[in-house]
Amino acid sequence: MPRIGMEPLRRKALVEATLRTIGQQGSLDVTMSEIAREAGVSPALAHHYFGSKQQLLVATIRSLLARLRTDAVSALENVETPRERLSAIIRVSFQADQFAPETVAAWLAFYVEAQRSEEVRRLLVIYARRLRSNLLDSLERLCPPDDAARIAEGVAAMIDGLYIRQSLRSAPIGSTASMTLTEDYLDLQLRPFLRQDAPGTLAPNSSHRRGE
Amino acid sequence: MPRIGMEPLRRKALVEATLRTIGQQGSLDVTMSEIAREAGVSPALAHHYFGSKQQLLVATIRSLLARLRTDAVSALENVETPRERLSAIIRVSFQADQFAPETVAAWLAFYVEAQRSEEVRRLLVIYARRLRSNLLDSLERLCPPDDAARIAEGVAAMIDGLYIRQSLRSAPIGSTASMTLTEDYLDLQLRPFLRQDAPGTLAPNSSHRRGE
DNA sequence: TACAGTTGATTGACTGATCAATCAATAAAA
DNA sequence: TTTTATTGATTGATCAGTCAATCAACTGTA
Repeated sequence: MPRIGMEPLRRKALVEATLRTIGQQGSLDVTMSEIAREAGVSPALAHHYFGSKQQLLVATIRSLLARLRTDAVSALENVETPRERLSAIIRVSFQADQFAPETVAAWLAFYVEAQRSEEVRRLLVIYARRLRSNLLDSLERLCPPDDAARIAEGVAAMIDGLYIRQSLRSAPIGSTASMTLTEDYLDLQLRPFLRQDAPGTLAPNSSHRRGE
Repeated sequence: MPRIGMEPLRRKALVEATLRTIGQQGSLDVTMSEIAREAGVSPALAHHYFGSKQQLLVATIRSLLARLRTDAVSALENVETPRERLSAIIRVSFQADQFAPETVAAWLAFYVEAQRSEEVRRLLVIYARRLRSNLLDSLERLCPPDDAARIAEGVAAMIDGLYIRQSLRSAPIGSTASMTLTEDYLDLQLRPFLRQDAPGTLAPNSSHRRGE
């Protein structure tokens, strides 16, 4: 029962089905049939709209990146101080939907795909650069540029590392504990540059609440 | 020209060929033909010795883990103080051959495979646990158990994160800089617990040499 | 020493399954 | 009628896994 104007709907449904299928399966080894079944259409239709499997995959990564971007943008609006902006960036990374096993699995799979596909690699590099530049913007208001670069690299590595460890589900560490770890790192790195007029916060141990 | 006693040689050659092929290709999507060609034998022989592709892959992961283990053991012998042991652990993780793009790609691919294969997952969990327990052993001699656990988690995440970022070749960060970042993190986390009789080392900023 | 039989090593050729991609056909909407 | 949506059927390629056959090295043993 073909209605007109289905194209955008089908594209969206197929991309979402791809993400779901990859997440469930935990790898990019998903067939067009599986994706199409998940989307409730025939495999032929997926080809009709996307031309090839590779293009459907790329569209899916794009949508993942777009979601992350809008999350980040909305998390950063109305947040003024550099330190609060840093916390907002961290919070977005460990938001429930970003940290869900399915999403983590999909990200991981795309990292692997980046080894082979120049296009996928370019997209992921864009993500890495955006994270880095978001962190740098705020950090450079809090410390000298050299230190800002170093700290940004460290925070980014810690975020990515907590992600990959989440994928194994071995380390008993949830999103709350992950955020705390990253925040602690940031606090500790920034301590030497703290304005002296700020009160308190000079306890030797920076670990606050922990666990989840 | 079949000589007798080839089995161990062939097994070894096939495992090494698997590692090389995965590293070059950047994913586990390698065919038995490619692996066999790389090892200089026929695909049938690979099946003869390993039974299935999956078993060959598992054997390959085992060998990767074994290499890491012997590296770690030899790096830790004759190293006495807890702090030096921590540095040794970090050094092993970023050793040239462990940090080589090919090896990183293989590790990444195995993380993805762990999503699907319970056996692969178990093996990687063993690696994660071993790293964690190595770190914990030394850390608990330097600070209270709660803090040791927290710091171990952070160091492990940072190591894994620097690994995954290395795979994208986007962040211009080499093995030396990676080690420095991790060491800095450790220094900063351990500072509150430093014995007061230790001299010097009280500069506000812990970043020493940097870059690479 | 010669030689028949056994065992391990190795492969080419084949099979069966899977899957991406194509295409011609159908059906509704404009 | 033209356009858009949709699919079943099919094709061609790829691959893991199997199998029977070959070849060389050992093991008696007469």
